[in-house]
Amino acid sequence: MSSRQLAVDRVFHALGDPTRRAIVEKLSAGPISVSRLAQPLDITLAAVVQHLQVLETSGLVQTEKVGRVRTCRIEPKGFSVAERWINERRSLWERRFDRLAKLLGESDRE
Amino acid sequence: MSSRQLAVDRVFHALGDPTRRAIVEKLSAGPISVSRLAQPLDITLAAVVQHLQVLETSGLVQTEKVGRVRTCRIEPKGFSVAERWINERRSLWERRFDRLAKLLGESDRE
DNA sequence: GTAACACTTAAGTATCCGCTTGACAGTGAT
DNA sequence: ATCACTGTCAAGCGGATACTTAAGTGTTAC
Repeated sequence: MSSRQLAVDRVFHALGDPTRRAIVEKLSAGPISVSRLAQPLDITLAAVVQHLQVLETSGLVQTEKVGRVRTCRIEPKGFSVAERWINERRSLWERRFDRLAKLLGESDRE
Repeated sequence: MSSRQLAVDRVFHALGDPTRRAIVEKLSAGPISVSRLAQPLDITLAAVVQHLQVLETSGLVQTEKVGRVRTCRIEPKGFSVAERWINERRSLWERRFDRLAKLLGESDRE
């Protein structure tokens, strides 16, 4: 399996979980520490850390530890993996649609 | 939970599975029947049907049965749900970035 | 008719995954 | 030195879920 495919797998798997998307939403407002991230999530800190590991290895989130606090931020590049996958598929079916429209147009001419 | 949120949940959950993404990839090349869809997937036809149900209720795929064959096609609108979610988050963190850049620019002036 | 075909449905299994608990490590404050 | 704070790690539990098997339904071909 190509590394590209692997990246797509990891990104979509990461975004597939609602709690991880909630984390991403929170991080979109700005960098924040792990415990402040966990505070409104009514799950354990340990669970949040596990989600962060998934998000980080998928490339959606970047973290950095200074002292005893780990600060998490969005990694924009990760999201382009998902977008590119969608756009590549879309370009395929839109091209089909264009050909179809062309054919219909031709048969429509009198 | 809003219906919008529900749609996001279903779409990302559907795209989270690699087999379902493989189905989407196949369908991007054009509409196709269930059994022809299952042929290269080395899983049972029944499993493919289950995946199709998930894809259809998520709005990513549309199917129509005529006679005994069900034909599946991409439903483009479903994908815009995922894209909109990503773009909304991106607009948030990019705005942050712009403010940051502005601040840095100001402190850079001599 | 019956026989092949294209699914469909239900039930069962086995694995994955999100989460908790509890013990531990490193850091900062007093 | 001690204590609180912030996070880490490992093990295990329970529910979700991807998959199979097996039986059943409707459809087309003969």
